[in-house]
Amino acid sequence: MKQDIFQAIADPTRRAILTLLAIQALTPTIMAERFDMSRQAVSKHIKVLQECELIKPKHAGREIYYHFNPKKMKEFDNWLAQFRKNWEIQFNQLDKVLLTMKKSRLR
Amino acid sequence: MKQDIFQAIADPTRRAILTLLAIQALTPTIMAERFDMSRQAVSKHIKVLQECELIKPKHAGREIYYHFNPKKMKEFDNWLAQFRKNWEIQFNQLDKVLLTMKKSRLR
DNA sequence: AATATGTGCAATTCAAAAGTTGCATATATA
DNA sequence: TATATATGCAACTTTTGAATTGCACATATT
Repeated sequence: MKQDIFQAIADPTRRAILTLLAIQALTPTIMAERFDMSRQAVSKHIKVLQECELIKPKHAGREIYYHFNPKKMKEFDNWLAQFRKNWEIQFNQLDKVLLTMKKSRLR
Repeated sequence: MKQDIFQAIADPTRRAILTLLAIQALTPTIMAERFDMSRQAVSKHIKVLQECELIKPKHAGREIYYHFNPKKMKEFDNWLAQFRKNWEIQFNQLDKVLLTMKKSRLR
């Protein structure tokens, strides 16, 4: 069962993990300590994140450092693009309003 | 129970609804026809989307047209910003590679 | 070689969310 | 006024996901 990036991000703990890993790669045990959470619980979240390739493992002896994968997160950005025009229209209309206000001040 | 925007977007049906509504406002009944899904199921998705303010209702007689709310979707874009530097770093490195290739062509 | 540490996997329990059915309410239309 | 249409709400069932517990395996350390 291949995981979905949208569902992976839906969980607050997984979002926190991503935020951490975007700064530096960490092992499951260290993550568990940071979140005051059982290692196994974290491990399951890691599995979900790894299945949709938002993070990647890098073995170092008996430890496994998980790295954030920006490439995959960019897919999200691409999905969001379809809505970007919607809020840009809104802001353009705001620009018009501001412009009108400015003109009336100058008058 | 206030709904979370991340969880709202996790469901594929709700994402499809958002895509539709970003183009034009629709009533629940019309949406249900489009998705070949029970009206009540769609209605529940609408409730979730409305609770986190991703869509807004506009009454017209006995019908209710739901509109997409770009302002709320932009919150997503803001969250994504923390990761943007990660993939930009990656692309900058790509730029370096391209620049090196270009130079070697010129040589 | 014996023990400790880091990790993943499987089974189970518990909670939340998706979907269905039935009903209530409001607004049209005949 | 009687009927049809559009919608929301509540109860219930089924599915899905989060967390815990116990175990197995690999790599260190003594």
